[in-house]
Amino acid sequence: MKKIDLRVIKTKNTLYNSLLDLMKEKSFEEIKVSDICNKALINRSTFYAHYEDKYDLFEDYINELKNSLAEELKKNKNIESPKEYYMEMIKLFLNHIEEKKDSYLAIIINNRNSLITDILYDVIDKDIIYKLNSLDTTQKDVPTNIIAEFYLGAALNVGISWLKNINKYTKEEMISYLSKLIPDDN
Amino acid sequence: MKKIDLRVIKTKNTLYNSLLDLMKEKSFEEIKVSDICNKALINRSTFYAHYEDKYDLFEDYINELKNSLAEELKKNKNIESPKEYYMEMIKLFLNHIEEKKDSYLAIIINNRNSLITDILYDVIDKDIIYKLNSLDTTQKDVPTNIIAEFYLGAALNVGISWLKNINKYTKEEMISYLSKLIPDDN
DNA sequence: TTAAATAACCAACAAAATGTATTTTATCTT
DNA sequence: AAGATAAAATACATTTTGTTGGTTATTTAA
Repeated sequence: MKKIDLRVIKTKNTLYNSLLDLMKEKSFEEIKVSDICNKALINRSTFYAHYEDKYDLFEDYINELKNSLAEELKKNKNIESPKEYYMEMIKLFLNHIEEKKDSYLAIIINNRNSLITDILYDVIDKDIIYKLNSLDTTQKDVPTNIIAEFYLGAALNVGISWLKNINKYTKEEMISYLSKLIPDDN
Repeated sequence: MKKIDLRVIKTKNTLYNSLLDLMKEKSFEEIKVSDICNKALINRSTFYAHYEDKYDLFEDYINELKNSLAEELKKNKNIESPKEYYMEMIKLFLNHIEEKKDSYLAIIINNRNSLITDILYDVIDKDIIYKLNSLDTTQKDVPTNIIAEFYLGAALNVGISWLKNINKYTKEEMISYLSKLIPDDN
C-alpha cells in the first residue's frame, strides 16, 4: 500500500471545510464548484483532478460520517434482548450526533432534514438487520423487518429533532424518554 | 376570481408528467430544464414564463401531493385517545400512499427515499401537533412532542418501506402489525 | 540533501445550460 | 368575430462546466 501525498490530504480537507462553510450560507443546489474553489483558495482544475463534481465531493465527506457512525455502533454488544439492543444503539447514536453536531447542523441549516436521514439510514439499518437476525424471532407476531423499520424510523426522527434543539433536553433525559416509549418485550 | 386559461393548465400538466417520466429514468439532479421541455414538446421560453427553474416546477407538483394528503388526514376524527388517533392516521396515510403510488414510486426510483419523507413530514407533523394538543397530557412522563416525533418517524418509515414492497403485505396486515407495535396507553 | 515524481497552479477554450427579450403565430375567452 | 393572451420561434448574453497543456512548487524516497 502506497502512502498518500500530504498535498492531496490537505487539498481534500480544505475542500470539505469550504463546502461545509458554504452550506451554512446557502443550499447545496445553489453552491457551485467555483464557489467551493474560491473559498478554498484552490484552483478549479485541481478540484476536477480529485472529484467529478460537487456531489462526488459531498459523498466523500458523507462517507466519513457514515464510517464514524458505523464504528460507534460496533461497540454495541447487547444483543440479549431487542429492547436492550435498541437502547444501546440509541445511546451510541446520540453520542455520535453529539460529537459530530457541527457537521450535521451545517448540513441541516439550508437543506432538508432528510438529507441527514439518508446519511444515517443505511448504516443503522445494516446494524439492526445484522444484530436482530441473531435473536430468536420464531414466535413473533410481527415480522422482524417491520419492527426494525418501525424503531429505526422512530429513533432517527427523535435523534434529528434532538439535534435541532440540543439544549432543550439532556442526552440522559432523551434516553429515559425513549426507554419508556419502547416496550420491554417485543 | 378570474378563470385560468386552458392553455396554462394544459402546459403545466404536460410539464408535470414529463418531469415525472424523466424521474423514472434518471435522478432529479441530472434532469435539465431543456430535457423537460423536449419531452413535453413545449418551448423552453414557455417554461420560463411559468417557472423559475426545475425546483420551482417540482415544488408545484409536490404541493399537490401535500394538499392531497392533508385532505385525507382531515378525515381523522378519532381524537379520543392517542392510540386511536395514531391508528386512524396510519390508515389514512397508507390509503394516500396506495392511491398516489405511481407518483411516489417515480420520485423514489432514482432519488433518495428521504425525498418522500420531506414531502410527507410537514403535513403529518402539523396534523399530529394540532390533534394531540387537544388531548389531556398533563400527567405524561414523556413530553408530547417527543412522543409525536417518535411515532411520526416510525409511521413514515414503515409506510415508505411498505411502498417499496407494496405486494409483500396487504394494507390490513400492515395496520394490524402497527397496532401491535403501538402500546394501548401512553 | 538532492533528484525524481507528482500535485497544484495558471491560462485558455469549447461545450452546455441558463435566463431574458422580441416578434410572430395560434388559441382561448367573452 | 374581435380582443386578449398564451405559446412558439429566434436570437443572444451570461454562467458554469469540464478539459488540456505547460509551468511552478512541494513531497517523497534514495
